[in-house]
Amino acid sequence: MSVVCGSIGRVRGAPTILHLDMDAFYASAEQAAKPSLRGKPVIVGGLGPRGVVATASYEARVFGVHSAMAMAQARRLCPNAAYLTPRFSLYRQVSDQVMGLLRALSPLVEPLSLDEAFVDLEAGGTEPRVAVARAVAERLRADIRAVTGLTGSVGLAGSKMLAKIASEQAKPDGLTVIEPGTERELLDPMPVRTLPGVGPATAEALRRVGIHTVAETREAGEAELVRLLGRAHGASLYLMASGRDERPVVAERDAKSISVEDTFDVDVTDRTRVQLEVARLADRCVRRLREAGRSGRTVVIKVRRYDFSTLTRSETLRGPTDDPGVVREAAARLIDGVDTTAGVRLLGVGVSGLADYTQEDLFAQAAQAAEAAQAAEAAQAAHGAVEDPERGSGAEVPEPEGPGAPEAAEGSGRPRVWLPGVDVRHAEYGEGWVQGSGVGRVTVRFEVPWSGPGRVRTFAVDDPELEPGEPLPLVRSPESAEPPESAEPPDPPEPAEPAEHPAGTLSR
DNA sequence: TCTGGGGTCCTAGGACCC
DNA sequence: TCTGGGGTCCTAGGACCC
Repeated sequence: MSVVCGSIGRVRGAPTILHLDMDAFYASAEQAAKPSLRGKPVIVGGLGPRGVVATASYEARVFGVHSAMAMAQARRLCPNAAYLTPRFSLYRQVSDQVMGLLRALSPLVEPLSLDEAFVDLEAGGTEPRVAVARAVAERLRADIRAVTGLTGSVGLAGSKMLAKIASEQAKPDGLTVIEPGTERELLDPMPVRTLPGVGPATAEALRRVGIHTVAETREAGEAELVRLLGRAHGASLYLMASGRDERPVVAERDAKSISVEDTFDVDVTDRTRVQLEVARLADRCVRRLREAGRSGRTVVIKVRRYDFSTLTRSETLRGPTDDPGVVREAAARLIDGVDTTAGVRLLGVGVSGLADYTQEDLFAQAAQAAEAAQAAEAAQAAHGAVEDPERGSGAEVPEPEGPGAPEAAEGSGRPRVWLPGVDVRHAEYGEGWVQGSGVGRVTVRFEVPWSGPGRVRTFAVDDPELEPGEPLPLVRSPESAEPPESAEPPDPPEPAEPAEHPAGTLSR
């Protein structure tokens, strides 16, 4: 065993890289928030006709439901599950708590998503010994449970790849340690799909030449893998299959692109509608860009056609921008060149080539604006038309009505949309969540994370006493421990079993 | 009722420059 | 006059991950 600890990226003599993966994160958070769903199949994801499963609770997985499955198929497999729309504000809250606990262990924390992260324990001063690392991990798991009410699985190993494989083996609610020196015998018999970066296409390419396991992959040799998979992929796969992964844990990486996209419930064929949607997406994208304090140079549109074939078109500007008008016009030019007559199922707009918003960018923008003004002037001279140089940078494209539109604004006269799973507050009954809605009615279960299973009541969708609510913390903090004037007292006669109509089935 | 939304990284060809 | 190699930027597509 080589012992070159201390220098970044070398093989470690102790399992001090930690990988945390929260168990069925979204579904578990919903079960913690909604007492009546504990112990029951819960499926979180898109509830529309083209939705997919984001997370299925372990109770739902028994029925064969899993992430990325079409929601329609999940409903067939598990018709009695609770189907909920994701509540990212809640998941972000919980995620922040968890990441906070990780950062207390080490400054080197690399989040991979809301529910997953690597931690370099050694960089945080943890003594590089198996017993010490194990104790830190167990303590962490207990803290996560105490602070969030949720469980997470932890892998400890000498590299990122192995730590991740270990946490997968630990699921659910476990801890697995891979001691340095044992990695090869552990990895060799595993299917090659286990290795990071090996998806369906790579696995198929390898299968065609008779490679199925990690050992077979390593025995094929680097040259053969490079021939099969290309330079970078082949070389990295060879290293992984050999148990060598020297990628360091990297804290905070700047985003390289920002994008938004929408899949429509029904394919869009109308050209004007396509253009309108692209303009709306451009606005949404720029809003995100500005919130991040960034600007970008390359505008990308994405079109997924009726047959699922996908294409992108991009245009690189002379300088970075965060001007909605500039992005909107670039996106409009790009969609102009795409034939959409047969129908599109998805449109997207993105910005890459991100820069921090600096003085330089302002100069570039000014230059661009001057150029645009000049062009407008020229056009005016040529056609005698009056072009407003400010056009495009002005007001945002209005949000349309109809499917896909978020909740209607108050007083708009349109019926309010209550998505299954969202928090609500009733003037008389307090806090609860939408269990389902349809034919002008909405069914609400009144319960909070620290109440017992609550009871269900049905209201008209436009009941003025009913309003959207905020997610409550999953664990009552000591200072907020005053009586929850929210939830009704637990209601014994109401059996805590799936509703007559599973949540969501009446919606839409 | 087939197949979300947000990302990252890599490849490959053509343009352009030295 | 012809041939050529390398580097960088841009565009498009694809694999993969959560």
